[in-house]
Amino acid sequence: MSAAPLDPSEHRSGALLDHLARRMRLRSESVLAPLGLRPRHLVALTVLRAGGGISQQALASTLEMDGTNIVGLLNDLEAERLIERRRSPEDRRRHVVELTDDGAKRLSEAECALAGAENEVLGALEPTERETLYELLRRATTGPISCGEAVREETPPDTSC
Amino acid sequence: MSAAPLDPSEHRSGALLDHLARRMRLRSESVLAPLGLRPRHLVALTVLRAGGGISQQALASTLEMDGTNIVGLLNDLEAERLIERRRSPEDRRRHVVELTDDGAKRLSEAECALAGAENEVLGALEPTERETLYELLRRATTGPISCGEAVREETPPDTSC
DNA sequence: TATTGTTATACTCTATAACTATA
DNA sequence: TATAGTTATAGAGTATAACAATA
Repeated sequence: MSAAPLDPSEHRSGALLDHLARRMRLRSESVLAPLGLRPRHLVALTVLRAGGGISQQALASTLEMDGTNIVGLLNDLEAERLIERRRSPEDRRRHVVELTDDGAKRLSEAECALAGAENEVLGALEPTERETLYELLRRATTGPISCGEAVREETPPDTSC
Repeated sequence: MSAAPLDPSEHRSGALLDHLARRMRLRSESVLAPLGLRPRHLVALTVLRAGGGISQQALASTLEMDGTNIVGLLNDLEAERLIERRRSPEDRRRHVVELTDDGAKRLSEAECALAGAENEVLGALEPTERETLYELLRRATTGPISCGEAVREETPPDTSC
């Protein structure tokens, strides 16, 4: 009755990633609400901590979000002094976005508060496995795609299967 | 300049998971569209392949989606004969949901078509690392939470940090 | 003219409430 | 009365188009 494919090259992580991310996000929402944050805010703060001082468009490219929605997202964070927008002296059209000290502090508090939610969602994994997962996710998200500036390439017609 | 926490117990995978899942989903959408599927459909089909013959409510619990949205989701899949709804003889209120042969076939085709998207998103990882990631995701999503029937517990006030 | 950021708006996804049928 | 599924509908999330400032 094993209908699942056994060849590792047939394994697709997409659906599992979607499923697990949803479960994590649902629990994160209730944990973050008292801190005045939403999961999306945490993703932005995390990216800005890893590499701040970038334009809104570069942030949009990294997060793969539409630039128009970055505006509202940063408005939220700026209203609570978690990030700062400064006009770039080199190109006055650009806003240079950076994490404030308060932002770094709030992010740490949020990560601390999320420990329980993460323990619940990743309950089936041992501590060393969770660390492995974290490392894989970190490396995957800091790859060339996520750091590119305005990549947005269309998916090539890869029918190699 | 290393502002990131170094203690592994401080590592939180939530934001990275969210970020990576989004990138995967955006690429999956364009790949799945010609097959008449959306990322959400693929998650449901994947869960049903792993363990079909369950009620809509159990499916909702596993996917952690509201039961009302499961209706439309299954309507889509049923319209294309990818799943079947049968009244349970034991409790005629229930619909027993199962993957059809066409559904299993379409799922395989979709997974095949997604190879390119996955290669792009997981480009920073080696093949063995991708297999490790797949295994971790599979085990995490088949844990006691995802298989529970109508768990839906509120997040406990875990302030152990 | 092209680009950055902004606003207004339409579209999709998700959740809440009320209904039908079964138990 | 309580539960499984359905429908209708309002709220949140996201994308598209037009505009202002700057290059």
